[in-house]
Amino acid sequence: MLEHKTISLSEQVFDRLETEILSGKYPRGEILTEMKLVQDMGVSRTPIREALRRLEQEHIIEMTTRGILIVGVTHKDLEDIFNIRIRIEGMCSYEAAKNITEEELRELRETLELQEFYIPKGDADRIKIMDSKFHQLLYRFSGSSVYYDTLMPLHKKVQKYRRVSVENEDRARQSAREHRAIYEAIAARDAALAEQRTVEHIKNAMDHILGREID
Amino acid sequence: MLEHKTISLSEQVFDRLETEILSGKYPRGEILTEMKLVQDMGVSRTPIREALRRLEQEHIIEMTTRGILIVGVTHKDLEDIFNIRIRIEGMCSYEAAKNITEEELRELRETLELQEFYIPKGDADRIKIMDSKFHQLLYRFSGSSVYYDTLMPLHKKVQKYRRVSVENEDRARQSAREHRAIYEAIAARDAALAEQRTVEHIKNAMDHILGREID
DNA sequence: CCTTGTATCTATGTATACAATTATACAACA
DNA sequence: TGTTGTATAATTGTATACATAGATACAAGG
Repeated sequence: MLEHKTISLSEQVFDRLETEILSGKYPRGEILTEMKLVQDMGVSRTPIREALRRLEQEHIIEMTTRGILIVGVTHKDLEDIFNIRIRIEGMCSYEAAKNITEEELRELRETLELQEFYIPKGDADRIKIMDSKFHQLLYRFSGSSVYYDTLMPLHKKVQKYRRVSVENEDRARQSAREHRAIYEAIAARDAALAEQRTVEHIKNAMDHILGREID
Repeated sequence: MLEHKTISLSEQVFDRLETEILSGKYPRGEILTEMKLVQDMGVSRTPIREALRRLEQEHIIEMTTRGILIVGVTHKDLEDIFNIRIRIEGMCSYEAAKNITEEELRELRETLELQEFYIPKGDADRIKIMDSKFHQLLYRFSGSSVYYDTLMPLHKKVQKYRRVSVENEDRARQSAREHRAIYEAIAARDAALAEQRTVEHIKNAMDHILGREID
């Protein structure tokens, strides 16, 4: 029987707020108050503040005397993020290829297959979720919390911009093909190949996302 | 007149706890309680918990039903950290060389000179502080919060192991020489050279720290 | 002797009350 | 009219009280 880990309100508020801010629900520069969040989320200030402290640590918000300043992610941030990911994410896949278990490999494959499944349906939301999950799984399966902690915040900050990406069906297909290539290298335990293909994939994502004029 | 920014108790508790854990005051595996920290720090649970949530996000502790589990940094973590820093920190210096102001350059030089000053005195504590500050300044002067947020946690996690490093006078001198070489490349606005020298510096630090058998 | 159920205790999780700082509006005065 | 001082309101910062879940010890039963 599966364990049902209780998720604290603090954690739920963090996840929800982070998603909402990074998906662009609150515009950069807007100022919120804790009491507004209390009303919106239906919980007291304590778990809200614990979540806000974590978001502040990620430089997604700033807690000022006037309220909570939405910082979000700038286009310049995106450039820095991709320059870092290009140099790190390949190593992470390398580690994953060396450390992944059969069970984990199965989960990776299922995620990939779902991504491929939703593309002809044109379900951009689910495509994005699976695309994103594929990367997150690779971080986890590297077996290193250092890679995970370093790459996850960078990956999450691209969310808002990736949506535009998957809505283009050509790019969505290309992305899924690249994911499959990475998956097959990992399944074959070819770490060097997995690394190389991951670097290529990030480069392509960067070209596609930074090529546009956003913000 | 200089502004005196008030630092919240939450922030103070975070800094102190992080330093104490990363310096090895609490052994990995030990379990603390919030009430113990309330007594030790002399503040209520609220700011303590806000600090704990941030430490948990950095994977330095885990908040369990039995108490606060000290996770700290393993030797494996160190390897991952250096593999990442080698690939990122050079780019950060490259950006710093391009963006640094005269005022910032002066602060960097003063930090370097203090580091050099304390070496013949054998003041390991201050040497370490200045050595560490030099890197932190480079993160700041890159002008990118992405580089800062990515590198700072990795840098801080090496603290405990760097102390051993600076207590060796030969290595302390070498490190200061390498810092000076980086500084001069930045002062000359030679970004490519600053990058190259930084990568070399991190490689040497890795060889020196990972070469030992610690933990 | 091992297992299982239960009561209790201890720890975290959450809500609320209180303190203190800061922005803001407005009036008084030069 | 511009400026400065002051009162007020609004917001975050902190402490404390309460709720709840999980670990632990112990006793009862097989």
